[in-house]
Amino acid sequence: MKKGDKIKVLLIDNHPLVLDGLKAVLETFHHIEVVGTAGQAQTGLELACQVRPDVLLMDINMPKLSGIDAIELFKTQIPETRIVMLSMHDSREYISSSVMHGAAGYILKDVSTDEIVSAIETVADGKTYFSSGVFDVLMEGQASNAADPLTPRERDILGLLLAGKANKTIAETLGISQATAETHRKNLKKKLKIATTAGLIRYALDHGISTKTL
Amino acid sequence: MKKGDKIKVLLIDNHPLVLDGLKAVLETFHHIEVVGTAGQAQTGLELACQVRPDVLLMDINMPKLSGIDAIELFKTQIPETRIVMLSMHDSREYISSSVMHGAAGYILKDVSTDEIVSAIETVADGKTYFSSGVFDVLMEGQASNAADPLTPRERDILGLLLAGKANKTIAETLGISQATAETHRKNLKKKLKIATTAGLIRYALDHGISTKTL
DNA sequence: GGTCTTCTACCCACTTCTGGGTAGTCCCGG
DNA sequence: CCGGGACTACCCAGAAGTGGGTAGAAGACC
Repeated sequence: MKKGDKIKVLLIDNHPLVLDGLKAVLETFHHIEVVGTAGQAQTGLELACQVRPDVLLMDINMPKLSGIDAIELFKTQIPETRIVMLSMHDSREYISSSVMHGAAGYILKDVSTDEIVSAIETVADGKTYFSSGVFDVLMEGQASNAADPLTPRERDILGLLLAGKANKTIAETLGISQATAETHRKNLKKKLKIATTAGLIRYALDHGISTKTL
Repeated sequence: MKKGDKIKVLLIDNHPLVLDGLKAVLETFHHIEVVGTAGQAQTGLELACQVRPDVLLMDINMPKLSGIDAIELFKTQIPETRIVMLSMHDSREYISSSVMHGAAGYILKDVSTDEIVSAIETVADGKTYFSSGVFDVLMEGQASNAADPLTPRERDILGLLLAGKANKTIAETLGISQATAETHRKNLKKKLKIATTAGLIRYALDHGISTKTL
């Protein structure tokens, strides 16, 4: 982007409240222009293809298409747009996935609006921006990062676990042996360094694993 | 309040983003005046005592003093102020507690800003306002409400369960026998009609049971 | 071709949970 | 004073989960 131009920002958040609020706030800054808002990733993507924003501010928790999955779509469709994720959570998983998927920034929703503006300016300038707490999380994750992304199968197991299924039922559902289901569960615990089932449930809920019904 | 006067609104939310956004949006309506904002219930209360707002818009999820507990404080200090709770959750528990504590309205954060304005107008007029989904929840709760309130002890157990404790550990922590802990857990399941531990965890998370550390 | 990961599956001993009871004490409200 | 809820505690047999292994097949990567 040329210096002196307004920074074109696109907002995506499923809370109209946040969307309108953010828009209203950002519009008080004359070097920032909100070129569009969307309530979900899908419509946001279409909009983005038309308006080609400099910066995309996107909520990480969205129903249909999660923010994290959406990052990839945006990166392929409009690679020049810098993506900043907005989140309520400072969870490792979210943060590192976002970064790994190519987000240029990650800010928590409890930061001040000034900080959001800084974030927008910073990423528009080609740099990356992470709110204070986030950076720490990234650093600590550096050490043991290879340990936690789950395999698809493990996600299946976690989804069923979340639904309250026992190993036996999980095995039946997935058409595998009970022993295998147990193995997967063991691996999950080892991998995530979570000792208890309760912990796994919380992990699943925190990390957007969806309840498997099948 | 006299007709023709602006509706004085006080906002309390621990997310500066929501706070600023809401303020910016509400200020575009000339019959509404945001007389103050606060990031937590405590400071909000002090502020409210000074400015005597007509309507208080308060987030239900706040760290120190939860929004629900705060309702009572506000009701005693400034009974004339109408309270509208803002929440991300449509959980029965939250909604019914809010209403029982004396909230005049309950709106979900995923509603449009227009609806928020309607809510403010409605409660300022002495009526109550509940966003669509909320009313249903209240009604359904009417039928089977006696079935689920937990006893304090059961909440303790649930909190520890949430922390991933086994019956044995729970028993030690609470200074009771393991058998008793098991009995409580059984009663919880029976009472809530939840068969699995995973289900209990989700229930606990949904209903604001906090993780016991002790 | 060798290495690595993923998914599968099994062994074993041990612990924990489950679901069905019963039952005593305490305290509150009618 | 009696009923009922809350909290406590125990019995039991069977089901489920834990934690430690090992290991083969398939596919990906170099």
